[in-house]
Amino acid sequence: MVTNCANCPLRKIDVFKDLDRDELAYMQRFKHGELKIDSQSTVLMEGSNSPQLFTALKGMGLRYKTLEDGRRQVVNFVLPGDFIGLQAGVMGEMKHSVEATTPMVLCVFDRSELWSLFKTQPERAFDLTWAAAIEEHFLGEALATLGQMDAIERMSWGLIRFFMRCESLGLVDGDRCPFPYRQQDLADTLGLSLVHTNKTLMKLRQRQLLSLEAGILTLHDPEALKELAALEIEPVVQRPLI
Amino acid sequence: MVTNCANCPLRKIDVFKDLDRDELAYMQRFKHGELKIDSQSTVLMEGSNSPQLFTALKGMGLRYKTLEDGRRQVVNFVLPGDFIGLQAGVMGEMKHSVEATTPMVLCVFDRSELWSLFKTQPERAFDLTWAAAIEEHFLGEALATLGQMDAIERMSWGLIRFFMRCESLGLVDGDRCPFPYRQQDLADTLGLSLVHTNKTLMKLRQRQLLSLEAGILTLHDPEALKELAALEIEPVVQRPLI
DNA sequence: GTTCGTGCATTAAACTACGACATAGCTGAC
DNA sequence: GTCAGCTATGTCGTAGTTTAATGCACGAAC
Repeated sequence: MVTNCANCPLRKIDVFKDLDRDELAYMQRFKHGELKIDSQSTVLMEGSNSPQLFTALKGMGLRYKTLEDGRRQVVNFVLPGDFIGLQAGVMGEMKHSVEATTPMVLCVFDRSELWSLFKTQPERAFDLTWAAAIEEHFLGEALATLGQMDAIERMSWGLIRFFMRCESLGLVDGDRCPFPYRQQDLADTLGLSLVHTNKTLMKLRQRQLLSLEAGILTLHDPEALKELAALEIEPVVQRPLI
Repeated sequence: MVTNCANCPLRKIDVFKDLDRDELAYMQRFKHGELKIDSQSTVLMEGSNSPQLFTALKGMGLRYKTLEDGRRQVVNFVLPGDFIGLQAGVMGEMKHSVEATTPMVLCVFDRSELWSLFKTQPERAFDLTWAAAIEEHFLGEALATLGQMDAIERMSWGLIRFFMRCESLGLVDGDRCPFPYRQQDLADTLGLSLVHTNKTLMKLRQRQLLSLEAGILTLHDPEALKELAALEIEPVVQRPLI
C-alpha cells in the first residue's frame, strides 16, 4: 500500500506534490488508501453523504449521471490523475456515478480531511482548485458541443479531446491511443443514439479520418478532424495560473 | 467605492466572509475595485492573459462561448454573488465572454492575488473551491439536459433552475422573478433555435404553467414543471462540505 | 402629430438531421 | 451448439431547423 502511494499520480499531476517525504505519515494524515475495482464495477456517489474523494491512479472509466427513466449522460471520461468527488453532493437530484471500463486503482481519501488540507497545505489546495477550473472549462466546452454542434462535429470533438488527454498522459503511441469504451458510451457522451453514433463513426472511417476497433483509437488525420470539430483545439495546460 | 464594498455580496455568499473589519485594508490587500458596466456591454475573457477575476455584485448577465462561425452557447446566467474568471484561460480555443443584460456592478480583483489568498485566508480559498464545485455540478446537470432532453424538458429545466437561483438570492416575489433575457438568449442556453424556443414557450403558456413577459417570469405551476423537467430538483446548497 | 427605422415576438411552410425500429452479422463465454 | 452483448445498415417518422413574412412597441426626425 504504502509503496504504491510512493508513485501515486497525485504527485504526478502535482495536486499533492511534495506532500511529505514520509509515506507513512502521508497515509495517516489523509487517511487515504488504495482501492482496486474490477472492470464494469461502479461506484455510486450519492448526495452529500458520499464521504470520500478519489483520484484515479490506474485504468480508465467514465463518470456519468442517470435520470430516473434510465437515460444516461456521460459527463467525462476518467483517466489516471483525475480527481473525483467534489462535484457530488452539492445539489441532490441526478445520480452521479463512476464506472470502470478497465480494471482501475483509485486513491481514496476522506472528505473530512479536505478542510485540513486547505489549512495546512495551501499549495496543494491551490492545485486542487486549479484542477476544478480545468474541469469547469472542459464542461463548458462540452456544453457548447452538445448545444450547438451536429453529429459529425460532436464525434470529431469528442475523439480529439480524448486523444489529446491521452497524449498529455503519455498514453499515445504514434497516432494510436487506447479507447476502452463501447459505442454506447460514446453515444451517451455525445448525446446521440447508439445507431446514429455508429453511422457517424462509419462516415468518419470512410473518409479515412480515423479508425476505432478492438479498444484502439487511431487518428489518421487529426488536422481534418479539428477542422470538423469547428474549433481550434489547444493542448491542455498543466501549469497554474499565478 | 469603499463604502460600496462594505455591503459587497462577496461576503453575503461567504466566499470572503469575515475577511477584514477594515474595508480599506480589504481593498488594498486584494487590489480589488468596482467596475460598472452598462446593459449590453460585454467583457471578453480571452485566454490566460485575462488578468482579472470578477464577482457580480448587482444586476444580471450571461456567460457564453462563441464559435468562429458565430454560434453561441450560453454557459450560465450571471447573478449577484457569482464568481467569474477562473474557468477562462485554461485551454485556449473558444471565446469566453460575459455580457450584461441589465446594468451591472462587478467587483474586480487581480488574478495575481489569488495565490496569496490561498496562503493567508484558507477559509476563503475553501469557499471558493466550494463555489467551483457547485458550478461544476450545475454544468454536469446542464450537460445531461442538452444531451438527453427534448425541447419541453429543457425549457422547464432551464426556467426552474433560474427561478430557484433567484429564490435563494431573495429575488422572488410570490411566483414571480425577474428575467432580463431575450428569447434568443434562452435559445442559446438550451441549444434550440429561436423559433422553436418560441413555440415551446407558447406550449407551456397554453398549458397555464408559466408566463414570461416584460422581463418577468411567473411560474404558475412549479410542480408540474418539475415533472416535465424529468428530475427531482432540490434547492441549491450553500453550506460547505466539511 | 405622422413617418420611418430598429429590435423583438410570433406564426406558418419547407426542409433535414436525427431517433425508433427492425434485422442481420460478429464475437466470445459456457 | 446456444446465448448474450456488441456492431453494422436500411427504412421511415418526427422533432427539430431554416427561411421568411407579419405584427408590435418604441424612439428619432421632421
